Amino acid sequence: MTAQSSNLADRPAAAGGRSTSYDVARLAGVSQSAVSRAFREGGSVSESTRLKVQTAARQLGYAPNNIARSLITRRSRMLGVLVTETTTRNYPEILFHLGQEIQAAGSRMLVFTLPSDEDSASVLGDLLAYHVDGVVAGASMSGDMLEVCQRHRLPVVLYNRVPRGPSTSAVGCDHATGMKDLCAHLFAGGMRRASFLAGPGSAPVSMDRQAAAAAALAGHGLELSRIVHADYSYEGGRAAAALLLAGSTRPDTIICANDSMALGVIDACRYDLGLRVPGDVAVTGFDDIPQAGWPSYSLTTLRQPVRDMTRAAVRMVLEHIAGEAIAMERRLMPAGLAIRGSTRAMTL
Amino acid sequence: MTAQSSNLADRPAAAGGRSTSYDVARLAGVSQSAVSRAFREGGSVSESTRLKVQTAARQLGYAPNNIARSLITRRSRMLGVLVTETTTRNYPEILFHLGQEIQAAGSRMLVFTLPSDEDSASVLGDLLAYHVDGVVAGASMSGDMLEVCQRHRLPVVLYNRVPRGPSTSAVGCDHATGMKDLCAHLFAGGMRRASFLAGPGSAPVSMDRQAAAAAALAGHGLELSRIVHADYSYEGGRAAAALLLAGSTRPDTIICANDSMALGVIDACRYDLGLRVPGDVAVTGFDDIPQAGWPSYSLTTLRQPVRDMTRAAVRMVLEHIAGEAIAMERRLMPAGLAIRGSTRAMTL
DNA sequence: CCATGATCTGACTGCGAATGCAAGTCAGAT
DNA sequence: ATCTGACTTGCATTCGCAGTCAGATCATGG
Repeated sequence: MTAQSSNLADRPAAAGGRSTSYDVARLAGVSQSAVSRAFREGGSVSESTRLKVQTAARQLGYAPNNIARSLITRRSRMLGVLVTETTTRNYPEILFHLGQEIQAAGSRMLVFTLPSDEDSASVLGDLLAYHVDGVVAGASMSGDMLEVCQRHRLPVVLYNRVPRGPSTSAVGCDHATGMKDLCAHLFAGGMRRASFLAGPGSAPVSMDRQAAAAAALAGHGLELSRIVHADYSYEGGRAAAALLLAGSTRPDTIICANDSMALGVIDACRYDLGLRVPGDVAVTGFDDIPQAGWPSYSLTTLRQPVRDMTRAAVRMVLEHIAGEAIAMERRLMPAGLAIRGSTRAMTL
Repeated sequence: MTAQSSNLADRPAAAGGRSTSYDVARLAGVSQSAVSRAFREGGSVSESTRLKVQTAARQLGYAPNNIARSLITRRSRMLGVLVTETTTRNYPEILFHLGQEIQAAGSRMLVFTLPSDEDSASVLGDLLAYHVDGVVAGASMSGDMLEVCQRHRLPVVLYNRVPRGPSTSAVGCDHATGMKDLCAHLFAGGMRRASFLAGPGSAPVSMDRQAAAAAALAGHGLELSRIVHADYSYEGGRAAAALLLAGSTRPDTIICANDSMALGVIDACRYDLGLRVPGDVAVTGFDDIPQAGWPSYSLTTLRQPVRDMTRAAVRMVLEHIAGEAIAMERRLMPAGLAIRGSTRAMTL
């Protein structure tokens, strides 16, 4: 042979405080292969060898280099997670839950943050370059992008997004059914004139919820009397309330695309407009963030099962990676109606 | 030579939708080295070659494999971030901000979530195995762990934690000065008997703030009349209020280790105990979360400059990685006093 | 026309671990 | 004593790219 590269004795001890499998092998008096096998689940090694290797490894502070391992196994044991600023502001716990689930599955979460929902193209290159095993996308991805991922055999699961383009698995929340329940409750409480406070124009989730609300109202012979857009924030909601409640024909109900804005609307009614909630106007949200349950607000809302959704998303990517799931899967989790004090109970 | 491995013509086209620098080289009619150089900043390539390579790369959907690159450059372009459940619940934005900063520096964030603040040892192995270039630790690390990292030349910056053991860089918030300002304000408003609502017993940040409060009070000849522990949450604060306000000698002020608990205390006063805030009892928090500014609460608190702190932390790790900063650096950011309606103004 | 240097280019090797293969070991069966 | 098969072991090679080095190319000045 030409290169004696695999000859144990020739290898210099690794410099810089980082030892390699060769260093361990030399110290343990075995081959590099043995070290590799001792560190892998189900590797073909005798108990005595494994012990020698472990002892030597501990002595050297050796940890297998996941990068080198990834190169040959073609598995980086990393999942990419795409999030936008909006997503994390509204559901700060998502990143944490995803991390937990991914970690429980023996992988790690590599985060790609995006300035806006539409900008995911800017990270496509890195998504591929870092060779993540799969992707949970909390941001919209264009059909082109999804196709590129598919071509590169990179499994993607969309989180709370309607897939565009090729067949892609997705996890979402059943906005339609939830809104139907909510509107039934509102109608029973006397709602006859409802307005909608939407998120930013481009927000897919807000559009889903708006469409669901309109459809649910239609079932009662009503329609949304006014639609105003805000930025999903408390401040945005508080500012938008004046627009929603201006004019002579004030709505009796404001349905908000998320809780943060709904809380802003409630405070605007109380502190800025001198209106009583729910006496003068009923207010509803979506998500069931912790503050919605606080007595100062007591917001009627729809609970989005974030925990279940993140869990399902991670499970689905992992199944795609393992090749167990070839077909795409769409999963809608139910939104539970939480009736509190910001809406009127049934009128007798 | 024995293996003709580097001969371009011999290489089979990469299977599985993932092309390599060899594929690009073949299509562009250049060598693999040329492709490598065309994709690196400052590589020695002519403009014409770079163009040929780029065209071919686009045609094949080629992206350089960061894993292979990392193996040889010994830079993974990933920073590890350690967070605990507590941290992310109290400062959900931290993960996002760290991600932003890391990304702006051309790296990516690999997240390690920990069940508790004390468990960081469980991820030490992976921290080394994944070969992150550096670590921002939002969880406590033992002296042993820090030493291991130091031996492996892995730069660590502690976030809001007092370093234990070897000299390690850290970013924190100046709790002491902030508390001094806060207590001066409280004293001027008539505080004579203050209790402290602490976080979980083990929480380092809570202990810092408690010590700072005690020291600040001592400056006015006062001491903390009672100390109660809760779990940093709104619910915990609400439940703890009864304990804090029980007995005949009720405190006139409750200083809370964070805002969430303070909001819980306020709601407990109003809805459970029938006390007026600040009339019967003043309440203060720490962090200045958005809800603290909402009119329903109007909480006097100390603003923790999360944005500045995360930015500084990332900058410091990067400097250590680049070898610019050899010495350790400790950085305390000032906490700004936000005076609102939950405390009494100066008595004339 | 050649010497000189600057700029490009390709062949080759190595980063660290995983793995196919062949050889070796050993217990039990024949 | 010999054979069989199960289990271990080490060698050599491979993953994809970066960087070294020697050679090629070219413009310029003497």
